[in-house]
Amino acid sequence: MTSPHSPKQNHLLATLSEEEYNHLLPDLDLIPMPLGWAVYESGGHLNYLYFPTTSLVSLLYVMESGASAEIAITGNDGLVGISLFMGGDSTPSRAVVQSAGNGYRLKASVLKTEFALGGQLQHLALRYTQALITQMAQTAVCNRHHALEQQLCRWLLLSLDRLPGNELLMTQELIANMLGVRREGVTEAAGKLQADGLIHYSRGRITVLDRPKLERRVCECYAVVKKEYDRLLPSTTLI
Amino acid sequence: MTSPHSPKQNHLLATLSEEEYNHLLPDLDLIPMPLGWAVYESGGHLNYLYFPTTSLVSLLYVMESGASAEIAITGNDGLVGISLFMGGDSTPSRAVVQSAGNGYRLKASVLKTEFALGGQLQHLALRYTQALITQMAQTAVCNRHHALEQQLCRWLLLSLDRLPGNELLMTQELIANMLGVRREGVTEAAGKLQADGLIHYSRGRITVLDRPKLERRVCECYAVVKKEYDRLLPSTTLI
DNA sequence: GCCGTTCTGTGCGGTATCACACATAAGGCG
DNA sequence: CGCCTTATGTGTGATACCGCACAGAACGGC
Repeated sequence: MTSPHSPKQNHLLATLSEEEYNHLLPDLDLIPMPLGWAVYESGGHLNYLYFPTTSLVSLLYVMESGASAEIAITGNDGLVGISLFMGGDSTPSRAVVQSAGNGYRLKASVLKTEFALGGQLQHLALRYTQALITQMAQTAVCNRHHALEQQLCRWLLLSLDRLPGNELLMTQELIANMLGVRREGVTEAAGKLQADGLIHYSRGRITVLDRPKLERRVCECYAVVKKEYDRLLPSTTLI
Repeated sequence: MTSPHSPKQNHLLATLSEEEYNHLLPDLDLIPMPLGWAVYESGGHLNYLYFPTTSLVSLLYVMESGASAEIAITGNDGLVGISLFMGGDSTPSRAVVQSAGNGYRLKASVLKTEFALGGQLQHLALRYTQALITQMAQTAVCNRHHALEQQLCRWLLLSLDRLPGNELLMTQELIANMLGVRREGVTEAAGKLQADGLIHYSRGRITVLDRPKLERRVCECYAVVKKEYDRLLPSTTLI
């Protein structure tokens, strides 16, 4: 069976009333979002707002030294390109597809007129942005205070929540880039999790075997973020 | 000479057109913002939006362990209480006055009607929020990759930019809480900066003696944030 | 089935920061 | 002035993570 594509695979779009949804529908274009694609670059101009459905997009900052760190992650729970409606049109960060899949895009001009009307789309976009802010804040806190292993757990759970299934296609090298740590550190932490039967991984494929255990091992940051997403975007219940 | 209080000491308010400013003026109440006052608590409901003029407000998150970390800082450049117009009405973080002074407050109900009109206030509030997001993102990155001394420089500059004068009333203990590090670490880093003649401090009073040198010693994060504030809020030129 | 590439495992010395324990110093106030 | 509180300075050992170097293992194409 082939899964039929629908904008409603994106929870934000699925939350719109039928009326607003149908109004937007003609302007939503299905697009593939391939691994590694930079949805936008630091300081770059955006022409579209993106609604991921089966893909995962990381917001990250790349330093002068080349080191990087993830600021937040988005999938079927949200949208990519908040600067379009926040008014800046660009940001110092990059957005990169971390897990290939699909999404829908909306022309910036359409979005802007729609947003200015002050309807549900505006309302949802702003609430989503607040949830995103919480994620970023918690990332800052987590970077400061928590051990690598806990951060890895948080990252796994946040990513999994935004994808169908319980599997992630991601090398430890890539995860290290996201967390802003050494690859060896991820190897060690992931090794422990695997030894304890929480996950299984092999050459870029990570499977979560025991999610409850993972949730007991993660730091408080995950729950704070999850709770805030649930509160702000109620029907955006993650998969 | 006594400095006359005016809402225009807040750069956001000063950027409004005379028309919108005068429209808002009757609803702006001058209030003192004493040191340590929690403008809002984690999860707490907000009744007012605050525009600091001579005070400094930290957005911070306090962990279960009691450890804390600053997420962002606001002063005469912005406003406190974005969740009011973002739609969430509360956030998991706290906002605490770090440097006593004054500010103006606006009733939540007034703000909400004003915001819904889609005028300059909405426009400015959203652009400010985007700048704030940049600050939070950069805090996350800085926490991950930069040494304590550089973070201290960043913190000093960001704070100073949001206050009149070149002096900060702040103990090393408090700074440590903000940065989420030990007090001893701050003592050591600040000691070096003082030995090199960049700053002078004594019992909770820090004076910046050589700002150019400080700017050469800070990590890139400061410039990224400053540039983004200048870009998004042009006439909000900091003191 | 072989071989190159990619991914993961491991060991080593270095360093920043940690937690804890005190020592010193600088005001505030009687 | 003398005393108490608060702020800052310093030392010691522990630890988490770093950078680097290289070994082993799994897959993919020929």
